[in-house]
Amino acid sequence: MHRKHLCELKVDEAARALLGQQLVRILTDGSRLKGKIVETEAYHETDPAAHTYNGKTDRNAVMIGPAGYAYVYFVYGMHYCLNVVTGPEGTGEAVLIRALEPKEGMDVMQQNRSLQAKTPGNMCSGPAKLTQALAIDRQFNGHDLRSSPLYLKEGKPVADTHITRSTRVGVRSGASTPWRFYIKGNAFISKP
DNA sequence: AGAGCGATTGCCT
DNA sequence: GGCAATCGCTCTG
Repeated sequence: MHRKHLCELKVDEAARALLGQQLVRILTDGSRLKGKIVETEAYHETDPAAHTYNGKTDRNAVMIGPAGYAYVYFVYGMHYCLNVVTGPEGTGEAVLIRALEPKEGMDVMQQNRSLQAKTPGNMCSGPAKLTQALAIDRQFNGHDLRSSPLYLKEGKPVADTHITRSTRVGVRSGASTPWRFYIKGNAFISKP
């Protein structure tokens, strides 16, 4: 996934394009954690479910900035969620990463998940599960996703015929917008 | 200044 | 299936 694509594609197209790409996290002890993106959701400032719907605030500023950066927000008093900022600078659009298929460092991911994840299928199958597994918190808000210790790596694109779309999970307003995308039949998505 | 609530998860019945 | 945990952002007064 090149930055060029992230700023030129419409956000729902970017959400599709991010499927199959790899997310890599390098820990300070040198551990390398990697997962393939298998589920995403698109958010756009014209959409009532988006954090940017009511304009710019301190919290959502990164989402309105340039594409290719991480927008990490804190929710429910305990969880972090990771978004990839997309679109031209000045518009508030981003793609929420909802699930990863673990590829490297699963032992460390399991420790980061407080041993709550006993199986690979429960390691990164949710937006807050994967941030826990990859130790992603607010320090990565505004981080350039081209650079270590957290970056996107080119993966095999997923053909549209292998992508399923549905409505987004957990949103109230904008609930009918079918902007959740996942790899058809993949065992690592958040909800079967 | 303070109430209300959220792009969730895991435990309990 | 229901609900608590837990905190900071947002909006109202």
